[in-house]
Amino acid sequence: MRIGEVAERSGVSVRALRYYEEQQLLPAQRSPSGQRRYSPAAVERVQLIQLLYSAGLSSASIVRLLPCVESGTSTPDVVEHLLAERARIDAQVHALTAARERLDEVIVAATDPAHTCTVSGPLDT
Amino acid sequence: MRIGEVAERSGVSVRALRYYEEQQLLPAQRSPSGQRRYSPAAVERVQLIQLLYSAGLSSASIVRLLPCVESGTSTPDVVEHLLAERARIDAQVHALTAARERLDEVIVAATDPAHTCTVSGPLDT
DNA sequence: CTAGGACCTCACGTTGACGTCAGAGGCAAG
DNA sequence: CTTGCCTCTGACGTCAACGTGAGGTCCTAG
Repeated sequence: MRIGEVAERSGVSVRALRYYEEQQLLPAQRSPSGQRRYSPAAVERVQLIQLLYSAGLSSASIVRLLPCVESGTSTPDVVEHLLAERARIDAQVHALTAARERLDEVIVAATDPAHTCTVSGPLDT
Repeated sequence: MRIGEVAERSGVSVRALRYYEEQQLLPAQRSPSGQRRYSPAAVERVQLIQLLYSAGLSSASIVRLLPCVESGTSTPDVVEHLLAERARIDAQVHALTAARERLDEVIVAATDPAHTCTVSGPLDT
């Protein structure tokens, strides 16, 4: 496959794929004229890369962890790195959840006319 | 309170507090000589700002939503904005959870010696 | 042969939440 | 008065994952 097809199938830009190669995330064969050639597995790999990016991992982290995630194998220092990323993700989920609850309070107060205000106003009974 | 004390109590940098003022997130009184003076409530406000930042909201969003979050009041367009941010947070939580599960597979395979590989290897029985 | 996509390599631009440095003024203690 | 820490206003630097041309090459259809 050529780079345009991989881009279309995986939903990322051509520029992004070239960037991934530069970051050692997605090696590519070259045609005699210098064009990149990809195996079909590249599409899945790109999607996995996107998944990890969307979880806040950096290129450097993905470079280290991607082969282990794909193969299931790991060395002790990689496991440590995995646990660190996992902890970071947990913390991030907690932060997001806390913020969401905070927003939900306002949403509920605004969309529920029968809502008795429990946060910012006194109850005059 | 002066800016250094607010910074220390809220756990952010002095630079960040000046940035918040620039972004209209944290107004400050001024002493006759031009130094910023904050009320004790500023500390809580900064912590709320940090919470929203950590959930991925931009300064512009926080500017719009912060007064409503603090007061519990809201207008229809703000509610729309709240719902949009809420949806974004949900999507982010899902992405994080999916990535965490992916990492957990590798972690489990690496830390559980009795683990039967169910992902990357065939079962020769 | 030729038009026109798709591809190539630089290489600079973007964005947001600050970090950091420079130079100048403010303020309580000794 | 002066030492020393805090604060002020600019204003440039950072970092990461790309976006966006510029200028040139490849290749397939007509």
